[in-house]
Amino acid sequence: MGANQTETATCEEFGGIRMTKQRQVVYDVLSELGINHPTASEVFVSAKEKMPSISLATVYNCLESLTQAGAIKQVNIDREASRYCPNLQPHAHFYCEQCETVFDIGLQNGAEACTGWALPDGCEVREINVAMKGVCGTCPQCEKKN
Amino acid sequence: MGANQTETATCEEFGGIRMTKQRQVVYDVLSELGINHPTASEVFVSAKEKMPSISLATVYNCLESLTQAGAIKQVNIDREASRYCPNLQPHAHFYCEQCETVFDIGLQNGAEACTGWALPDGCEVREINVAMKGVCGTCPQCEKKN
DNA sequence: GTTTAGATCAAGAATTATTCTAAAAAAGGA
DNA sequence: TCCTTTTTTAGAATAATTCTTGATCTAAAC
Repeated sequence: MGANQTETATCEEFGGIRMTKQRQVVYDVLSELGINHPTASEVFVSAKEKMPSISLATVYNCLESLTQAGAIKQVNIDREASRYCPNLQPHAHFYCEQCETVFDIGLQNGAEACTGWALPDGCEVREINVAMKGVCGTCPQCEKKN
Repeated sequence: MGANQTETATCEEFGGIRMTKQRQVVYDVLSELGINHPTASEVFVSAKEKMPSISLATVYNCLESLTQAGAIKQVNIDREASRYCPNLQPHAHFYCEQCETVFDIGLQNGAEACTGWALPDGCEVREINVAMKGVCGTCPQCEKKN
């Protein structure tokens, strides 16, 4: 066995995918950056600090594997670069045009993600993406600018 | 005045932008394609039938002008090519994974687009995009496959 | 411990939707 | 008509992402 690679585990928590060093680093970075909703490039920069040999293509691969495994979520706002977030609860995303931050919006008690929409009969929603844009008015960056 | 260009009008209905031949063609194509939610390339193909000299860049320009003027809406689902739609009512979009069609979902009576979400105080939503994915089960294409 | 088959990684090329650039054409007003 | 601004056009440029290929790693079989 090579000196620079220890065994990895197939992890239940991550949808059964093999948890390689690279995937772990990518996941850790995402968890640490927390609410920042980083893009693949931003994840790459942070991942490179922990593992200088990692490549951008691998970061893309890992983000896709983790997304498919259900361990993280991909966040798309307009056609900007995809962002990623480790929050698995149903939630919407709010992009503040003033501070350029993305943050999570939770559901009200008892509400579902598609509350309010007139879905036709027989229509089965498997995934829903809600992206809002505006000004948050309360985040630190916004307060600075006011 | 050139023989192949008649006067255009600045049209109130289209947010005050100058309604050039090209913009009119693009708008007409979009209205005719109706619920198809075409991409810029698809609009280009249809527009070229009406005006063979139109270029793809112009189609992009026109779609952006019309969007900014509030005459049409840009629809983004994941990071796929943007689609465009002439429906100005608040509505969500449903992408059927079986028939690969995008269609509009209206609001229930009295509901607002952000119904159900716990927006923090002071948060001002200027725009909201709701994209659902799943199987519609009722559209012609879906019935064919079942 | 070795071997083997399949999964993953790395680097760079390729792709694709979109935007940018610069010059020509058109529009509207003087 | 002349002038200024806007729009169009064609093609180059851009940026995020995906693809390709060979190398490396892993897990399981031998």
